Amino acid sequence: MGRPKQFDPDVAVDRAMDVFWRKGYAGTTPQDLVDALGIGKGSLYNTFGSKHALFEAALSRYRDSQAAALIELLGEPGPTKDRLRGALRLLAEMDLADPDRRGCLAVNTAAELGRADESAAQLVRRMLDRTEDAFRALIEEGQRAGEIAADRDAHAIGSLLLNTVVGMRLIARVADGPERLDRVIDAVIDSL
Amino acid sequence: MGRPKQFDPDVAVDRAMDVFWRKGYAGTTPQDLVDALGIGKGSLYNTFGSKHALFEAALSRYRDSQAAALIELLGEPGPTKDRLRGALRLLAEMDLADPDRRGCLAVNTAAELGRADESAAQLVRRMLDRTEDAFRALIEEGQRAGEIAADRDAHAIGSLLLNTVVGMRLIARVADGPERLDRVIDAVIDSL
DNA sequence: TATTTTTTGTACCTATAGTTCAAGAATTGG
DNA sequence: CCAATTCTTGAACTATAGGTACAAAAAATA
Repeated sequence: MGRPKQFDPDVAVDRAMDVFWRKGYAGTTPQDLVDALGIGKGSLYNTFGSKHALFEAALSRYRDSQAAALIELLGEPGPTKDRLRGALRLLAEMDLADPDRRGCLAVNTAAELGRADESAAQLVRRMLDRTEDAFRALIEEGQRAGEIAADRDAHAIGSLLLNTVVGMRLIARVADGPERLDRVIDAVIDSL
Repeated sequence: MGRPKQFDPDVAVDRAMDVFWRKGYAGTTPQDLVDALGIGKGSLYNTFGSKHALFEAALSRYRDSQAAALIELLGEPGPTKDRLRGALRLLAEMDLADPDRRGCLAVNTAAELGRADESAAQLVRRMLDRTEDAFRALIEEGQRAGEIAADRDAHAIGSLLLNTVVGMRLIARVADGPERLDRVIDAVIDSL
């Protein structure tokens, strides 16, 4: 009963995600959100409670969609290293092709808020955990297939790959061209 | 002639650097700066012109001091890999021991402002360039000394090490403990 | 149709951002 | 010691942040 919402909160969160992604948390104003979501301030606060709550929702959404995308990307057929290289390449290309150079929302959030915003930090940590796990699983698969030396520590390599992606997405925020990221990809694949 | 300044602008820039480092650019208010620098608003704007100009000065200062510190750190005596491991360890320890978990100002700035602030992006890029160069020089030294395989691309490894440091300092902003960073260090040294 | 629940837009509010400015204080040159 | 100059303090100013409070209106149920 009662009047139903005139807008789709899921769509609104998606749009909010884009705004936060482009402008950062502190850099996003209520007016920015009102404009981007196409709803009134009343609806905004009535539905989401606060800027911070909306940010958390957007960050959660981001984490889920990105983690799923990465896992899918790594799960494609083919030799392990090729899959890895393909995934890293695609990431770098997408980041550099983005006209706004948004990079990664989780990375940006970690840098902007750090532990000062513990709930955000926790969401970021979870995303890091998932990503690391996905890489580790890939490495273990490669080891079983004999493509990667079995005596190397898959967990450590998973951490290294996560760290590599984080670094690349950060650098993509300011990079002039693809060269440096290409070198990173070459070196990390070469090191396996 | 005229009344001399009652404060040392160099000291003021250092203090401003710390504030921006802790709170980010957008998160720093004029009041924060006035409080931290111990001068009036008038002096602040009279001396530095704007928040943004002061930020640029602080970021430049940071770049110079950090680049020098890293180059010195990598220049210590001993085997190449040991020096590298030592430098990475020290970085990780310092980042995690910092009660504010400030991470790296350049990394944070890249993430927060990206290319939206081109002058800041340029300062960050220069710092990345210098750091990469320092790592490359170290690798080349290691290759000459026969400690690192000569057939590997020193430039690419330099990029990888830069990228590794960037990733680590980002992750240090939100990390729970040292484990993940330790794994990254192990894996990257192991991969040389 | 009456009732109920929720939405929506507008108006409003307090605090602060980021900056400017006026009036006075300290210095040096003449 | 006066003038010129440069600094300092702190009030003042405009715009916006971030959020609340309404009153009107719309949709669902019975």
